Amino acid sequence: MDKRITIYDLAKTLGVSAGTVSRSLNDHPSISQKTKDRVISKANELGYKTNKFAVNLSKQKSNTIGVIVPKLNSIFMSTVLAGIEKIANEAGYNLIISQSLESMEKEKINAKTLYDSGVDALLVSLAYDTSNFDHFANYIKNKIPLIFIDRVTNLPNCSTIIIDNKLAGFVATEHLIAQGCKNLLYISGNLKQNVYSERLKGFQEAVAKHNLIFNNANLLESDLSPGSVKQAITHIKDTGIPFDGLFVANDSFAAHCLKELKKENYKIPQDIKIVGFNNDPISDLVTPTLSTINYPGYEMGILAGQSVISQLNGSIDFQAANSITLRHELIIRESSLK
Amino acid sequence: MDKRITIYDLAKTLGVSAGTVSRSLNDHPSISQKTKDRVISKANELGYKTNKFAVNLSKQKSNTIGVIVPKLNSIFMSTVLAGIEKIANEAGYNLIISQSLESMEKEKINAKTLYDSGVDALLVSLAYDTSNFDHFANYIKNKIPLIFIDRVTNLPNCSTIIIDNKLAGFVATEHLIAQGCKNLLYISGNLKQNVYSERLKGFQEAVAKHNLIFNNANLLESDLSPGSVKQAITHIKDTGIPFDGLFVANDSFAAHCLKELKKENYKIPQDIKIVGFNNDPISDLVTPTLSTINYPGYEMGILAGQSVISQLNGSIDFQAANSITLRHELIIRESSLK
DNA sequence: AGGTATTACGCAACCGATTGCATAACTATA
DNA sequence: TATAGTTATGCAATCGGTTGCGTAATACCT
Repeated sequence: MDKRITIYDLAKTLGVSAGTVSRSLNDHPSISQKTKDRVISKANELGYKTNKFAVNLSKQKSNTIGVIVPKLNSIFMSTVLAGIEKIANEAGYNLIISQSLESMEKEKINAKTLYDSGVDALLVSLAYDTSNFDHFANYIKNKIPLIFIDRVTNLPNCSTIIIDNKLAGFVATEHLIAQGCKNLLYISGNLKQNVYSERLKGFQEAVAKHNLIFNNANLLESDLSPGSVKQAITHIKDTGIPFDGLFVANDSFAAHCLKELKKENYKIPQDIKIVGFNNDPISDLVTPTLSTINYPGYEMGILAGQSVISQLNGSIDFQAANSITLRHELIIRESSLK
Repeated sequence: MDKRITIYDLAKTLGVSAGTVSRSLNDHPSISQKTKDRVISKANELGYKTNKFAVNLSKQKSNTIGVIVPKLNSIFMSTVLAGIEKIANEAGYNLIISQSLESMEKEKINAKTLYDSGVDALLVSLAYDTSNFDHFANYIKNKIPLIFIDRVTNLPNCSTIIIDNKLAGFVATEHLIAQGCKNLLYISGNLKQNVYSERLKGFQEAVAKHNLIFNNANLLESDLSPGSVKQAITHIKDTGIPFDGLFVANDSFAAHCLKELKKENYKIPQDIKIVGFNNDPISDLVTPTLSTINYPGYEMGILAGQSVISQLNGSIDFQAANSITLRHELIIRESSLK
């Protein structure tokens, strides 16, 4: 077969040293143009391919960015990933993607694996139950850029890419109030996560601002899985409070609730108005269409990608790791109209 | 800071050779248990981490599997990926994922990049317009396992993981006919792709079997993007054929059509019955709920993963690369009921 | 032409493992 | 105890580049 040819083969053929070949191929300034041209054309002629393994070893870097997401099969996450991949790819980096499946344990293992395999940077969206962050210590200690996306935590020198969940929650809630809702329910995900707890804060602020009541019954913490819809419906029906406005932490769950409520003969939006979150494609296809908060997943991915790349290129001071907050947007559709 | 310690450090500390350390760490049979224990415990004590770069170079393999998908942000693809990731991760492999964005050019570049970065195997779901397969030649020549998923082609020694699209198309169509439809329209994706052309074959067979008419007007080739919905509606309204049954190549597009047809005052399913494809979460949330073909994305991912791993482990003969066909399933919902 | 500054290149160490082959150490057998 | 047979280890080459340092070769200047 055709054994891979190396810089040594080239060097021998051309009668120069391997160092010269290497420098020529990397366009090093201390090599004459003439020599570079000779080397490069011979390299093409012989079909030379650089061996990444050797480069990695000698440079101690992999041109690879690690990513840990809770689940790949979520429309939001895969959209974020699409953005990240685009930027990384354009910058010549490969993406190693792994999923924590919402488990801190698996997140830990993945973080370790990626660290061991020598990623140059790590992007993370935290698992559902991550409460400890020691598994990122190695990255920080070794100054490997570490960036959190959406589901974040505050670690020294780590960037975060988020939206203003509190404000979004506030806006969504105030919209419901403006449409005449008096008895609001926030159906939340795990409140240990910043995204959901922040939205709750916004929800509470809006409720307080308009002198509505907020107590335990106005909040339902759920795992947002389809299986939990019944529980939500039960809450709505049996709490005794005449709920007329729902703010649901994601569109998918909101759509399920919508469907179930219709089955229970609630009229949407007449009886109960609903605002979801994410602007999932689904939100525009259900009947009635679902009001929601547009959550710029793709842009988040793009920004996350750009942020890593610039940190890797040194164009951003690593110490000055910053936090980027993207703009969200309330999309008003049928499910919340008076 | 703490510089990484190497097998040489261990060797010096223990008074043995680097080779012995290496073999001990890898549980090589020719090392005594006593020595192994000493080495391993010292390694733990000093916090030894194996340097993957060096291992890769010396073994010329990366413990990494490359994946090229058309788009990350598709519910189907990300579900497949979730399955692949699970298996790969369990087997100790990392996944480098890249997207072709439905462009053969980018697919080519990605294939090359992944090849250069030394992936041990490649999983591919082809781009929309891929018509040439030279970019996979290197893999085949060098016996790097190459597996196609869903959107496949027939290359020597390459496995494929698919469903029986022709049969699925047949079943879906026959269902519509059984519900009384006489004038059927198949709204297809790019017919150069196996998935869509096979479904067309099934569609045609069913139509023929039941002595219905099939001509150009019964087929609409579309790019299935939301922007093309109007074109589909126009086709339905203006062709002069009183279409009463639609077989649509994916649920998302089907849902859009459904919505638009309702706007045009078609009654679904009374006037027109619809069957989609994929069992996208959306299909159960639209009104009326959408009949569809369940497409086992996660299982495809799992199988693809298992297939690669066993090829890499040599537990499957590389030459005997096989083609796996998964079972699909017709899910009957409201949109197609008499 | 002689001296100095540049430029272009070669040398060889280094990155951190893996592994075929040789051999020392130890066991078992006669 | 000498000898053959195992078993456990060391040696050193190898994987394929990168890079600091030294110097030969060429250019520039007076």
